[in-house]
Amino acid sequence: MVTPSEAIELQKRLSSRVSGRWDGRKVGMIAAADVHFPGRGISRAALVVISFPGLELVESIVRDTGTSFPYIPGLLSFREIPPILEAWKDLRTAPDLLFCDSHGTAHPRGLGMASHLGITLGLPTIGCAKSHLFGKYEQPGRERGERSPVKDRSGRIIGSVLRTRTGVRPVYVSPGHMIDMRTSIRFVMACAPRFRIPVPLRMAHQAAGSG
DNA sequence: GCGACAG
DNA sequence: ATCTTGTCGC
Repeated sequence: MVTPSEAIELQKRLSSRVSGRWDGRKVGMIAAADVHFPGRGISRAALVVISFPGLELVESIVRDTGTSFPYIPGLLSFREIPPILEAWKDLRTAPDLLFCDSHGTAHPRGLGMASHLGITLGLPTIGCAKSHLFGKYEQPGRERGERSPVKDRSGRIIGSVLRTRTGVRPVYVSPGHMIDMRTSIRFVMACAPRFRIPVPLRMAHQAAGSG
């Protein structure tokens, strides 16, 4: 069993492997992962693949496994990645990009779940969380598309608070792996033409049994 | 020592 | 995340 302190050390080592470079690939398929907890130690992982830019559902996988790690702020990936990898085994479509319901580089050690999963799968990932975890920022303007940077203690930009819908709470976007901030924001906006949460994540959340 | 704290 | 339906508001 991995202990919290061991998990933290692993994050410090893995964070050096995170890439902020987008390779310019053509994106036709976007995946999203989400995990739901029905109860009594059960983790229900959902993976969906959506076409891009059409945003039509292409594939959906749901898989139950036992919960093996508790929720500890900053260590979310150790709780949710195992069940996601189980579901990943059944996925037939090869996505070009993966969205995570979590932060990426906007994390105490620069390795939020989106970054950790990106390194594990060797795939570009984007973190799109519903609330704040780490970093300092000012509230963005109220119009759709307005955003403000999230900075670490040294002033380095590690994420963006983005308004995907006018007058609605913003989402917290940060690059996971193999992608930069600007490209991450572009995909989040392109995937959220109507709702606050990007379509891939909304569908994954729904598939996991929450919506 | 005192808050903050993805899902 | 989870316990949980209708309801107030734009």
